[in-house]
Amino acid sequence: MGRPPCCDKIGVKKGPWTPEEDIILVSYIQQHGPGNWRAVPSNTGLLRCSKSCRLRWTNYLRPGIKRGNFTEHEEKMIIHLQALLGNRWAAIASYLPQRTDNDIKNYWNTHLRKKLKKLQGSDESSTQEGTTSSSSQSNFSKGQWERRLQTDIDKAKKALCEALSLDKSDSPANPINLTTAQQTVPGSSSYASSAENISRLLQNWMKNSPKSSQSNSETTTTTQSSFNNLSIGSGSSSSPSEGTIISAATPEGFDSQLFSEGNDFTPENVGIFQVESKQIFPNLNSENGILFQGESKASLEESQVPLTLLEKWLFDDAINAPSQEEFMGMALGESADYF
DNA sequence: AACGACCGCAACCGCGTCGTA
DNA sequence: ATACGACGCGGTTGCGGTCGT
Repeated sequence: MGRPPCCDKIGVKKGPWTPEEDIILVSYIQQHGPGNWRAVPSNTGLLRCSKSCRLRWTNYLRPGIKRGNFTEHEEKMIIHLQALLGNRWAAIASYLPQRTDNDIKNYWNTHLRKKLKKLQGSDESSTQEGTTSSSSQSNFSKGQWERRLQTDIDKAKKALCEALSLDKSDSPANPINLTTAQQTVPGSSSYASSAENISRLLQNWMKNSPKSSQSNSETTTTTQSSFNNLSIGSGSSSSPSEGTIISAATPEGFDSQLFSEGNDFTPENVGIFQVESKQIFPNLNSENGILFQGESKASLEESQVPLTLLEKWLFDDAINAPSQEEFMGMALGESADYF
C-alpha cells in the first residue's frame, strides 16, 4: 500500500553520522555540488540512504548554517512567521537563511511553544473579563470567522509581497533585508560559516580527549581564525592517527583543497559554498507558498497565537530596531485586530 | 554519588509534490 | 495522460546530556 522505502534497509546505516562520513559527504558535494542525492551513496561508498545524505547536508553540513542560540530578533521573526505561515518550517526558514527548517522546528517545539503558552496563559488571565480581543474571537460565527480570516490572509499576503519587493529594491527600511544582509555579502559569512561547520565536525573528530574546550553548542561560534588554526595531521596534532584518518577517509585532493593552510573555503576553490539568492529569498516567486487557501482551519487555528501580550513583547524590540516595525506591523497589525 | 526525570537536538519516517519519460 | 522516481517537507522518535532529588 505504502510507498516502498527510499532505500533497501539492508546494509543501510542509520543513526548519528560519524565525522568520517561527514567529510566524505562534504568532499563529494564539494566536487559535484548538492543534488542527485540518489547517486551520492553509491558514488561515495557511504552506507547511507540518499535521504539521509541530503538531510545531513541540509541540516548540518551545508555552508551558511548558523548554530547556537537564537537571537531575540530571530525568535520574533519565527513567531511572526509562524503566526503568518503556520508550521511551514521550510518557508519560515527561507526568511532566516542561516537557520535550517529543522532547527527552527526544534526551537519552536522546545522553546517558543512553551514561551507562547506562558504568554497565552498570562494573556488569558489578564483578559478574563472577556472584553479583549482574544476572547472576542469566539464571538465570531464560523462563517464570519472564516471570511475575516481569509480577508486578513489576503492582506497579509499583499503586505508580505510588498515587503519583499521593497527588499528587492534594497530598501534599508526593510527588516528582512536587514536580517539577511549578512548573508548576501559574498564570500564572507557564508564561507566563514561553512568553515565553521567543517571545523565543528573536525573538532568532534579530534576530540579524542574528552576535555574538549567547548562541550556544548557554543562550539558553533568557532571563528574563522580558529578554523584556520586547525592543523590537520601536522605538528600540533597530538594523535598520530588523526592525520592518517583524514588521508584515508578523504578522497583525493580533498584535504589539500579544503584544508591546506590559507586556502580553505575561498570562493575560488569552493564554488558551491555560495549562498544563492534563491536560498535567501526563495519565496519571492511565492513557490513556497505564502498561500493559505485551502489550508485547514484547524491547522491555522492551532498555529495562531493570541497576540495581545505577545504583541507587546514583540513590539518591545521595535524601539531598538525600528526597521523591524514594518514587518511586524505587517504580520500583526491587521490580524491583531480581531484577536 | 547514584538515580530518575526532563530537555534539546539530530535523525528517521511517511507522505506530498514535482519532473520526466 | 499517467506512471514512476527523486526530492522536499513536517511530524515524530531516540539518544545523549543536564538537572534535580
